[in-house]
Amino acid sequence: MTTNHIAEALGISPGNLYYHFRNKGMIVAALFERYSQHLLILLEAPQGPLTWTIKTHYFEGLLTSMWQYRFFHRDLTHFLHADPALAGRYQAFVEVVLARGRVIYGELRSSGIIDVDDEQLQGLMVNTWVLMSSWAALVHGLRPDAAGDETLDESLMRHGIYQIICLEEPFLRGEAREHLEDMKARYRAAHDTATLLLGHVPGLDRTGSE
Amino acid sequence: MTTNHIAEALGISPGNLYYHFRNKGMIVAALFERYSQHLLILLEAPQGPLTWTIKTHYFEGLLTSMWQYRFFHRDLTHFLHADPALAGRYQAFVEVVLARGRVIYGELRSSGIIDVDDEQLQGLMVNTWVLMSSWAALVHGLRPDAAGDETLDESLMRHGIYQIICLEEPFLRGEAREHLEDMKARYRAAHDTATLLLGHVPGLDRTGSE
DNA sequence: TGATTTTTAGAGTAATTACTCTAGGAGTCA
DNA sequence: TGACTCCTAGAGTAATTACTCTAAAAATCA
Repeated sequence: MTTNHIAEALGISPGNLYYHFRNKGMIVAALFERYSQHLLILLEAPQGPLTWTIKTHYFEGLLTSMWQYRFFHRDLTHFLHADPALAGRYQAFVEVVLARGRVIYGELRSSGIIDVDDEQLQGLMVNTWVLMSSWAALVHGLRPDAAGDETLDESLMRHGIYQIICLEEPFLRGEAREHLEDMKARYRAAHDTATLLLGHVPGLDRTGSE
Repeated sequence: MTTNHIAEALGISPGNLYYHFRNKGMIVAALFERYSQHLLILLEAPQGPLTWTIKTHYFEGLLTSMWQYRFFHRDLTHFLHADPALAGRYQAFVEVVLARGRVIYGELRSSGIIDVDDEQLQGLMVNTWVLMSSWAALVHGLRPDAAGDETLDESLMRHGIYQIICLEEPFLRGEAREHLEDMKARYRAAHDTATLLLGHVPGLDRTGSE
């Protein structure tokens, strides 16, 4: 992610970039600001009574947002390493995200949608965050050909949601359990046609282990 | 990860590096070869009858190995982007890892340690891989200060194992369920003392939501 | 020991990249 | 129209980095 790339993505000249920003650190900081604000607003949005369907669509929105910033997330490690101040802000950001995520899962628990104790909720939350924040980079590495192909791109993102559902599945109760198969089918359908590698495609198993 | 860094890490001069390797791509390829061989050998190792305890120690070994290559994994995306041939090899590697992982989880199922259907097993496997392959980079980004601090470093790695246990917990049956609390305590103990941010530290919750 | 080969260091090169500087286009207000 | 400010492009600079080249140290063998 060079300044040339950024300038090109913005449709302006590399030199012009430095009229608007003092240095690359400022550009990255601004990007992070936009990204974190975007996500925090989504996370702060009042949910009302949560249903499983609403919650899944909600997560779809979240992952879509994060997907838009996947290039930022890909280079995040380097940015954080280069700029300790940013590292601190990011750390605080993740803490807020996790805290807010716990609240959301807590509401799902109150609504009787998931059945977890406090410790399980915490573990689930961290695993959800790992998945959400790593999925794009991971898939991007496995399918470099996907860059630019919008259909495939969206399909890979939906597979990410499917994986989150897999995380939550064992804890689901009541209404959620009824809708589970529909939900899985909804997000699995896409990934079966698109990713030949991340996972089991019927009739393509090489190990004979299933 | 510049060639200077690599040379320094090896304790040789930057120029000397190019006596042993033709170019940086070859260095990265050699690193990948070592890494993948290391992991595949671990994964091919005959397990015999699997118990939950053996399996957990086995995973500890896996994660320790991957932890040693965390710098490689951190820059993996860039390497894959720069070298399509390597990307293809990595793709194949991940397929084998996932296939072998499915076999291992399959054996756990045969032993009555976990209770999953085929689809859940696949979902669990992918989520385990995401966690294993992303944990180091993720934690490294959140705790840049951890670099060099061996105690903290190991503690963060153990937290990774804890998160894998959280993934599997809902599926555990029989013997495994009895040992669960011991196992969790074993890997949680370290992370409570070390990471103030990744997760809930008793008495430090800011949201009051629990 | 002396000849030959292997291995090493470190100065030097070409390319990339973050960043600067300057000249001028494009609005806005008189 | 003319003065003034805002914005833009693109050539140019300094630093980094992948990589080369050469001279010499270290190892091997007669």
